[in-house]
Amino acid sequence: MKRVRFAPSPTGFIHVGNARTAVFNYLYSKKNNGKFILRIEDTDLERSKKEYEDNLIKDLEWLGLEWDEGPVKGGDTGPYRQSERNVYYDKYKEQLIESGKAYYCFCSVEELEKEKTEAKAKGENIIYSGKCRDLDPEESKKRVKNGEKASVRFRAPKGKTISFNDLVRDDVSFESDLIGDMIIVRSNGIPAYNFAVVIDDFLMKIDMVIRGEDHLSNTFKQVLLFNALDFQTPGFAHLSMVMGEDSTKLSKRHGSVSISEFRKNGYLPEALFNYLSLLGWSPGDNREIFLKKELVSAFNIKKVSKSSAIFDYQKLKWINREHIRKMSKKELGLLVAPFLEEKGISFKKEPEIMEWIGQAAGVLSNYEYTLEDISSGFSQFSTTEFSKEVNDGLKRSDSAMTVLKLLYSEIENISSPVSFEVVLNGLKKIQEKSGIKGKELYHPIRLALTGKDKGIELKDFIPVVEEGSVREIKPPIINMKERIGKIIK
RNA sequence: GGCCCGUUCGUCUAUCGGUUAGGACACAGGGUUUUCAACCCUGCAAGAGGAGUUCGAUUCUCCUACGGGCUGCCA
Repeated sequence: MKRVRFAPSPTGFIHVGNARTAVFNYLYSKKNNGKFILRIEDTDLERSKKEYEDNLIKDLEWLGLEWDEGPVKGGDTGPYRQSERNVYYDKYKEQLIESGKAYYCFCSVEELEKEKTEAKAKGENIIYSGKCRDLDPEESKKRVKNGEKASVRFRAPKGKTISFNDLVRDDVSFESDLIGDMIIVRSNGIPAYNFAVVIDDFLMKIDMVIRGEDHLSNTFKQVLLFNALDFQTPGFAHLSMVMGEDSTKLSKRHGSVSISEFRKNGYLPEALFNYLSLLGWSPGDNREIFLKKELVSAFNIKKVSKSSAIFDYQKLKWINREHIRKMSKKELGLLVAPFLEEKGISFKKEPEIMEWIGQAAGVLSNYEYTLEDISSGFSQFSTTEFSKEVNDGLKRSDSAMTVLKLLYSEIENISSPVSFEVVLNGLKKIQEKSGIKGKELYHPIRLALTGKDKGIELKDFIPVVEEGSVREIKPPIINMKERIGKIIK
């Protein structure tokens, strides 16, 4: 049974790098009929906030990364917040101290800081001096009992080579001498990261740890701890980092990085999921657009790339549009509606109106990549506020005015919605009467209707505006007759 | 500084030691749509450098360079 976990710390909004780790964990677990466990690593009391945890859960749910065990949902190996697991940490801390594998350290933070800067100045390896290493254990225990503050350090073995197999990187090894006696429990009694992780991964029966490459060096320390506690070591897979365009660590200044921002900017969860899965992994064939299900069956962790990947917003946009286009008009209408409301467009959620929104959004998806941009595009259906250049340009051209007047007389007495066929017939007649054809014929019409010389095709624009104008939408959609009428009068 | 990891088109990637090094995004050109976008076609563009192993290296080994990570009583 494969059990994997995603273990974020609630110290900020979840970003795409973390989300990708979650995606890979999810895919691996589903591919292997395993369990995906969510664990909140909130041992940093100062930076952890409930607000971040709530947000994180919301983002994960939005992305479609439902977990089998975790906070809210529960499970057999909980609790799933490290802050609620102190009994376990205490138990194993005692065990390590009793067996002499760990010891109390009375060094102050200031003292250690000084040691460190001195070592740095001398160009030496920065490692704990081992000052409290050989203190008498009984004596130490007494001091702690008397209320003296002490952290607990793990007695790191000397002269050993630590190696483990990594599904992404194959065999990696490290000399234990380079690891100092690490703190496993802080002087405030809260376990340190490396310790808590080992206890939890064991107790939660995690057998595959998939996480970012930034934890690779921690893994050596954790392997030491697994061994000292006689715990079976899980398998490991360390994913490369996600970088920004300038190949430095992806951060705010590269653009949106938090998952909630992508949601607000109109990205589809399935598109983000799809894109994230392709960062550092490929199915081996040339497929790129995947549904979650398809990704699960195609996924193979052995094919995950070792090198870091740059986050490409352009490609994400493209994938997003591909997913938008795969949706039915109905689904699309439902998705775009909240974005329209956000922009002050109001309407009743009746089937007819929702269908119209879906249709219009579908047309706009030829031009735009996100739901947000598509919803912005709706403004052109309810405005005739064109630039002065456009208005004057039309009025100055005799042939343009001729075309528009003729077209107006064709549709004047027809009530909306006027079908595009009617317009086409009208155009034929105009051509016969006036001799104007081709670009001379179409261009003024497109300008009069859309105010732009580039944009939506007439055959798409006219039906949208005609059908929209008979529906209850605020601000109202302006139909063809009104648009042309405004210009010629 | 020390240690660990990495390096194929601008970007994401494919390649079981033998390929004209393939695909996608982006970009450029063309076609189609009486415009633009979409769509279709075409093009542009890569094995960091140097040794070695081999009949033959992008692929295996080593060195160098470059990039990243860690080096916390953060995770």
